[in-house]
Amino acid sequence: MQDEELANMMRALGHPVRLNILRIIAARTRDCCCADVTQCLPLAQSTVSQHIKVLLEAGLIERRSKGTRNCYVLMHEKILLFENSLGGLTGSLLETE
Amino acid sequence: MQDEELANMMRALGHPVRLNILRIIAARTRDCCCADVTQCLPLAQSTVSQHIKVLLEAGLIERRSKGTRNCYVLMHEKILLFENSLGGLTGSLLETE
DNA sequence: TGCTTATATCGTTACATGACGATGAAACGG
DNA sequence: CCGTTTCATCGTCATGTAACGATATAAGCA
Repeated sequence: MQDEELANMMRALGHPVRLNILRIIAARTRDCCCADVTQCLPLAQSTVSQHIKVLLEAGLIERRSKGTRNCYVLMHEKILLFENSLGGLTGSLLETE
Repeated sequence: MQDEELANMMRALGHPVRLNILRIIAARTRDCCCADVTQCLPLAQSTVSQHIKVLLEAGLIERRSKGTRNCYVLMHEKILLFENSLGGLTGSLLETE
């Protein structure tokens, strides 16, 4: 994964609310829509929607229209790539010990 | 690790230049000072120093004074904690599959 | 068609960030 | 001591971000 993309994903996760949103989406066994997320947070719907957009653009989640609702699911492959890139980063760091 | 701290580290790494700086520091077998880093980047010294400060405040690196120079080394423990927290995050994510 | 629901987007405000040049500070070396 | 080196910090500017309320859009339902 290129640095630019890795940095984008890092930045997307570089906000407590977005970490939270990712966990909320992950924890739902059923569909997870914007209202579900908003209900878990002390933030306005528009603010939550904005955070979701950041996660979308980072490729960490995916949108799926279901009727009038938009549901979100994790992009497992992308997250795995992310994790591996990070492992490579810290791995090479640890080699220098 | 608390979300706030995790998000701070993510944000610190959420910039290509800072990813680069971390790698530069990691790759040096000898002391790594600000000038060394600046030499590797097309940025002003003040800009590099500012980026280094972000990494410092996130606890990813540590400063050690050596004469007139300030040298930087990785905080391996913190980086390991970071990696583990992330593993926990994605791990729980993957469980939902 | 017209209403409701769910959500994205817009417009705004306050504040943070990234970049630079210039300046200040701390530790040598003469 | 005084100059040099090395680096952090300051001041500044342009741009980005986070938050909100208000509005627009798109799909379903009556």
